[in-house]
Amino acid sequence: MTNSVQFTRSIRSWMDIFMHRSMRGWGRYAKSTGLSMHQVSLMMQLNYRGACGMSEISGRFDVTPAAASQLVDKLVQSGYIQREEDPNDRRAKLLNLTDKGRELIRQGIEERYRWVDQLAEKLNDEERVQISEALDIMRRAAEELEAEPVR
Amino acid sequence: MTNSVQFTRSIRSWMDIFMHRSMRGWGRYAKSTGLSMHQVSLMMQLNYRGACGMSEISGRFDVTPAAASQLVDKLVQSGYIQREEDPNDRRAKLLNLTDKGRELIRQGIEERYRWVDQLAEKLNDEERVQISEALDIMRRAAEELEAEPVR
DNA sequence: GTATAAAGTTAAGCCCGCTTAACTAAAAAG
DNA sequence: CTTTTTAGTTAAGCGGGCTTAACTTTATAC
Repeated sequence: MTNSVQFTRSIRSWMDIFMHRSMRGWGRYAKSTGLSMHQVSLMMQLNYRGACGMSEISGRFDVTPAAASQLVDKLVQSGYIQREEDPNDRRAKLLNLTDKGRELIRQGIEERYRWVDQLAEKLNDEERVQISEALDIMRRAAEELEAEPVR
Repeated sequence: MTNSVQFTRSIRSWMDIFMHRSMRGWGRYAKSTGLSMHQVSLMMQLNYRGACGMSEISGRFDVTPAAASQLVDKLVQSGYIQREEDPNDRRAKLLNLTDKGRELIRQGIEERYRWVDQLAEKLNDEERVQISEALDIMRRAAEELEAEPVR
């Protein structure tokens, strides 16, 4: 199982570097927006997963409905998201990014991508192909894992 | 430059998955310790970079010296780090992890590694070798990048 | 050797995010 | 059709993290 050990070592060490780098970038970005962690996260989630309701929010962030309501309020007042009535259930609300919100998130994502683009410049064609293939394999494995029951 | 496009797509998509997963894990861990983000970060940094002084802290986290002092205080009182006098400059302090602190961080790191270990189980030997090589290339590139002047 | 700068600490006060509690409105249950 | 449950909001209050301001102690400048 030597290659298994080698694999573990490689991925862990990559992970350390990547995490460190990402966290730094993320922190800076969140700070630059003037929004809280939760607020940025919420918008990211709206961007990736699409619209959702209030109860969804308080569930995901593990806060009370009241807290969720206030969290959303600020984002609405700042014009980043909008809160509409759910046509299927008039008690419920549907949260969506506004254009302004989408733009803010887009910038955040760009920021995150910049680093890997710089990384790409350091590689030759052959290396890119190799890495690209490797990452696709990992992505598939990750998706399988995600689909499985929690453990 | 088709393979460049392909590379970009692969790495970005991997990044999205990885980030999402890591942030979730990190958040849960930080919460489970009952410590603030900064407190956990500080300990992580002490673990990876070794001892440092107070001014270093307020610089890295971009907070006032007063805030840094209070931040450290709580960790000292909880027994996670210790604050000693710097022998070279008796005004300055040197912060270090205690055994208890080191253990806490070790657990956090383990936690983070668990996911990739599960990922490894999903792969066959050939894939592991391929990925391992690819990651090593990326790691080298990342280290080069880190060494360069900020831009 | 005095004056100034630097490293940290302490205390008081502010702001912000969270919670609980009380509420409204709509849907589901009976 | 009444009762109960569900989705969300509003208001009041608490606690934590941060800041400013004043202070002590040690090092550096001249």
